[in-house]
Amino acid sequence: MRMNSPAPQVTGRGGLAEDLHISIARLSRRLRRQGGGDLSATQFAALAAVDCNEAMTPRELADHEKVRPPSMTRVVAFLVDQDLLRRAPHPTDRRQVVLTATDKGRTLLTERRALRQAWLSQRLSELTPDARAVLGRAVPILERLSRA
Amino acid sequence: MRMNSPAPQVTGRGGLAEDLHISIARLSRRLRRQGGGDLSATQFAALAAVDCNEAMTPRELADHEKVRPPSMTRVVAFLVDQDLLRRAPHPTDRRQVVLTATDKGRTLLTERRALRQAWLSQRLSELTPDARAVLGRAVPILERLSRA
DNA sequence: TATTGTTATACTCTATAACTATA
DNA sequence: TATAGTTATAGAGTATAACAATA
Repeated sequence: MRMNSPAPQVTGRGGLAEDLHISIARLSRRLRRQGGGDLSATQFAALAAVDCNEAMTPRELADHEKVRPPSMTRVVAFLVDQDLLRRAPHPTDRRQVVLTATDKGRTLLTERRALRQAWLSQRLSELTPDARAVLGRAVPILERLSRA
Repeated sequence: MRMNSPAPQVTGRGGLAEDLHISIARLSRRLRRQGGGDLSATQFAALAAVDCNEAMTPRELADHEKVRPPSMTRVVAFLVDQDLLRRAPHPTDRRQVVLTATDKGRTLLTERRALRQAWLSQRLSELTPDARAVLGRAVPILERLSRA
C-alpha cells in the first residue's frame, strides 16, 4: 500500500498495448459510472449511428458497435419501444429490417448530447489544447483498432 | 442500411467528447470480446497494479480501477483463491488488508502479458509509427481523465 | 446451404445496502 | 462518528445455442 506516496500508476511496466488496454478499460468503467441521460452507452451509440448513417440494419449495427446480433436485438427493441427508432421492411431482402431514427429519436439525440457528455466535456476543457489535440488525433486511430 | 457504401462512421457529428466516449466504449467491447488468457480485464489490471506498486489495499485498488469496493472484493477474492495475490495484515491499521503479488502471480503476469495483448499488439504493429506515437501520448491523458 | 433476425437462457461484471470490526 | 472490508442481493450488458424465415 502506498503511505503518503503519489498515486499509483499501472502504466510504465507494460508496453503500449497493455497500457492502452488497461487505460481504455478503466476509462470505460469511469464513463459508465458517470451515466448521463436515460440511455446506456450502447443504446446511445446505436441511436447515434443510425441517425448518422440515415438507416442501418440490426446486423450492421451489431458489427459496428462490436456486440453480437442477439445483444443488438435487445438494444434495438428498447429503442423501438421508446419510439426512438423505427423498423421498416428492407426494400429487396425480406429477411432484413431497416432502422431509421424517429423525430423523437433525433430530438432526444440533440437534447442529450450535451447532458450525456457533460462530465467528459468538462474534463476535456481542463486539459491543455495540446492534450485535446492528441485525443482528437487518437479518436480515428481508436476507431480503426475497433474495426480491425 | 448501406448498400455497397463505405463503412459507417459515428464520429464527425458529435464533438470530441462524444466521439471519444463512443470510441472508448466500442474499443472496450472489442477488447473484451478478444479475451486473452484466463483473467478478465479487471482481474489482470488489479494484479498488474499490485505488482507495479509492490503492495496495495483493496480500497486503493478499487479507487485505482474505478470500481466500487464490493466489486473489488470479488476480484481480489478470485486472485487470492488462484494464489496470485496474498493477503497480509496492515502493519498499523487492523481494518486494512495489504495485498501483494505471489511468485505465481508475478510469473503469470509475465507469461500472459504477451498472450493477453497479442491481438492488440498485432493491430498496433500495423499502424504507422506516427499513429503509435499519438496513442503513446494519449495513454497518460486517458489515465488522467480516469483519475478525475 | 448460408444469412438475417429473434427467442430462450445464462454468464460476467459491477452496483447498492447493510453489517462487522477498527480507528 | 468515520472508514476498511465484507456479505447479500440485484441489475445491466453481453454471450451462446437453437429456431424461423428468407436468400
